[in-house]
Amino acid sequence: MVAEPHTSKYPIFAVACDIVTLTLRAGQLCTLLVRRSGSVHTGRWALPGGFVRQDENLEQAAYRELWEEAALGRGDVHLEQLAAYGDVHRDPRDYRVVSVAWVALGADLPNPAPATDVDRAEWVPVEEALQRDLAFDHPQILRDGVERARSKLEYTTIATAFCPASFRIPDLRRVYEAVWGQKLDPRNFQRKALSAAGFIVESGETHHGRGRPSKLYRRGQAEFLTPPISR
Amino acid sequence: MVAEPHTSKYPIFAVACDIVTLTLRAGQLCTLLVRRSGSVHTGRWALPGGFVRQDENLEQAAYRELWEEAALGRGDVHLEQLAAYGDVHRDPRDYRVVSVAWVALGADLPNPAPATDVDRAEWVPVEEALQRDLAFDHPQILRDGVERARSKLEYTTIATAFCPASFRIPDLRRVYEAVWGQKLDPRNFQRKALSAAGFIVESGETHHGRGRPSKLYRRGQAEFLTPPISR
DNA sequence: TGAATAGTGTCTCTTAGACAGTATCAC
DNA sequence: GTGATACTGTCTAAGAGACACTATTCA
Repeated sequence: MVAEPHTSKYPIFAVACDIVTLTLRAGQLCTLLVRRSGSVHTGRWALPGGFVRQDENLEQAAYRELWEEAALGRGDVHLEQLAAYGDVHRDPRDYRVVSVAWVALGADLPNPAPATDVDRAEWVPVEEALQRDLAFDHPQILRDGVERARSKLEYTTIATAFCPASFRIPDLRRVYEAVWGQKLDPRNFQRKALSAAGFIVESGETHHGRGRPSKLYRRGQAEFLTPPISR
Repeated sequence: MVAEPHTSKYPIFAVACDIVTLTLRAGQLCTLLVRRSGSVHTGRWALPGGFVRQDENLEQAAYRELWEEAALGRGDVHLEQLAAYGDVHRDPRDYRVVSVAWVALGADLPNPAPATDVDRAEWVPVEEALQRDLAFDHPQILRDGVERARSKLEYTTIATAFCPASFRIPDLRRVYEAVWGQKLDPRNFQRKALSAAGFIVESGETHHGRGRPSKLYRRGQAEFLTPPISR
């Protein structure tokens, strides 16, 4: 692997990764934004991301950026690829930049630790983030990432990625309510969550809060929800 | 936009596109394969694809390759992005190649017209294609593309993309049977296809074949199937 | 005792799956 | 008529949505 190609028979691109990081904070669906301090779009808000290095896989680059810009490790988030964005004019620089976008889901994540190439990073409610004038095509990427999370809640078990290792069924319901932006019937939700094979398993512990103590659960082995939970 | 960057501050990549083209031929789910004649993996079978040019969007590149290697135009197929593949060693050449893969679905497509950079192109049943020793990481891309088609049949209306403009309900059922590899009850399928709002609409014409004449349908406006049709 | 939270039970209507029969053509 | 294909109808059991009640704790 070399920095410069031996032949000029192919067009030259830069490859970046951008990450839609989603978590629940105070019952609200939030995403991580950074204020840019690089060579272009300086001062504007953007999704965390950066160039993929010559010697790392795409997924490794996404994890590295998560670590550098938000101090999040592999154990903290569920990461999955969203799509590649490569319109000719998506980057104002005079070379082509294709961005491979990712969605990262995590439980009530810590306040971000700004890295070298950002002035500031912060959690922003998704609705507010979409109001801000994000850099590049990041408004589109953010919309796509949120829609990905919304639809995958229906037929996969990724809702547990928004929860800590041990959680209550009402916590899980609040994930659905926050991501979908609508209330769900607690009784029907409880029945569905328990009847979906491999979705959640009892941990044996109980949580003592204000009212009746609640059973605690952990995520099960299943990846898909059968039957699905519909919006 | 220039061929060479003004700065060397970012790693240099090539960006390719590869296409999982799926169609039904004689009731079998088939994909288009080409025999490579380029600089690497010469003589091996691979998915059609090539480098993205400096002045075209990713989707434009996919349509261009479809046209050059299979004489398929925008009206012939439903095209959607699959994922980006960019492992460090996915290409044996000494520079990084990130491939943006696409899935193209079409109705009984014509025999391919080989283009300049292939010895031969042909439709191959998916099961057989997975047996062949495809170049690069194309076995993985093909598996992912087929799985994408399989799952999207359940909750979207893309099954109609495998049919010509006018089709019979049993034709549509055979699409599901071929892609899913399992038989479906004709009576229940008919009921579901007709009850899903916006899935199919009567064209008014009838088809006269061996038995009782059948009503003809066209695809409706809906993009999602409500309720879904389950495997 | 009352407020807060967790959990269970029941009813009804719709739908999914299984299955049998009828309709319309070519020959 | 016979064979082939298309289409319609019915039964039953399970699930979805709507809703009311009980349980356990703290203050």
